[in-house]
Amino acid sequence: MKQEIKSQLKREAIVTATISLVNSRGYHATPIAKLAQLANVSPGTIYLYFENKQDLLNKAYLEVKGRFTKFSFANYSTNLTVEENYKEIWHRIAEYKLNHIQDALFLGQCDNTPIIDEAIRQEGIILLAPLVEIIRKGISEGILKNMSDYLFYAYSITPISFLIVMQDRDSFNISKTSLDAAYKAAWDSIKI
Amino acid sequence: MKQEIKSQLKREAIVTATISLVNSRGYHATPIAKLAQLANVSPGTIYLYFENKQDLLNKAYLEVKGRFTKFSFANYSTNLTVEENYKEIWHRIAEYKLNHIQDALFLGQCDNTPIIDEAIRQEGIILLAPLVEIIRKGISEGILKNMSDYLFYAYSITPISFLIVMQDRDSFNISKTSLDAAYKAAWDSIKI
DNA sequence: AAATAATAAATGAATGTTCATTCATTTATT
DNA sequence: AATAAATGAATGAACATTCATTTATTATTT
Repeated sequence: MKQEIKSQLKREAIVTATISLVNSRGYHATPIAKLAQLANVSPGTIYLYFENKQDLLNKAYLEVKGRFTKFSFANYSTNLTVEENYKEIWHRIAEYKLNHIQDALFLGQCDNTPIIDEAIRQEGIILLAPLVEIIRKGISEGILKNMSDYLFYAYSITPISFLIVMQDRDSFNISKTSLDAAYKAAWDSIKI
Repeated sequence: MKQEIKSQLKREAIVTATISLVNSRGYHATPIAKLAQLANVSPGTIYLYFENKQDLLNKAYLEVKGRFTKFSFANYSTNLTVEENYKEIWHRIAEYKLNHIQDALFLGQCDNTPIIDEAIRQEGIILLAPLVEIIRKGISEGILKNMSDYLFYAYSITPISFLIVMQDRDSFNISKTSLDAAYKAAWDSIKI
């Protein structure tokens, strides 16, 4: 196998291990040695790919946030109506989180704690631009309540994130019915 | 001053310092020594009041969760309608979080990460019983959508928690208008 | 093609630091 | 004088990071 691809795979293994261990143990309880073990790599190798532990966490965060937003906004189109776009994005967000629970939990933890450097977190926010576009358009068209980006986000996204955490922890299961109910709740909360 | 009261105050100082430092640095970056310094106490003293660092965190969590729920449900009454009860509780939750930002951030962090022992987190959940009562009643009366406790909670509480975090981090300000908009969004999301 | 040299990647033991926890001693309260 | 509370230096374990050495890959020569 080509060296370039091997390196790529190794790097990914390290990031995947990071996500998994930070989810289950928390950042503070995740030693580099354990990370290395899970990624089938020696501790020293991690320092070939990342500056240090903090850098690893920052990079992991940006990568996960990147693939999450990329998937979520893949079908976003200025040709669709506000409601069509919203419905599509909402469901893709839910789909991503449901199919990538580790990613979802990791983002939740990074967004709710000070483990990520503030500048990096800001970079992550920029990726949500398409959502902001929808709000602006929806409000100007009189379809959405006149609320700030923050409020919009609070009622559109955070409930799904919470449900994922609950599904992971408690015995709660997100069925098709729950998902439909969640979408209806989200839409009702923002529509005029 | 009586010894009993002095002890009480010292204990509180330790808990307060814990909340503050865990919020700003995260649990992993909060050494006992720094905690002691902020609480005006020597490291050894902390071990007179708590078994160890984990026990301190667990106890702090339960105490904060306790006073938060106590305040939130203070005016709950089976004599009121579902909507009246909900409105009152929602606003008291918001009021508490807005007036006790440190508490709110701390709860958010504990609820979104594995730093708290699972059994302790379960104890915290039990305190939300009055909310569950409202849902049951509201659904049976045909006032609320037929959703699970989790969904109800997801759309009633988590958005406020998120807004508090944003207000603390970004320059976003939760004005009276925002708060009214948030309440309307919450109610619209759960009402039939 | 095979052998050799040059370069790059990976290793993991060693280092120095940080930290939770303890306990002999001191200080405050009863 | 007796008891309780508080102290903080000392201990030992855990950890992030480094770097001398080894292993793998690529390039060059025969």
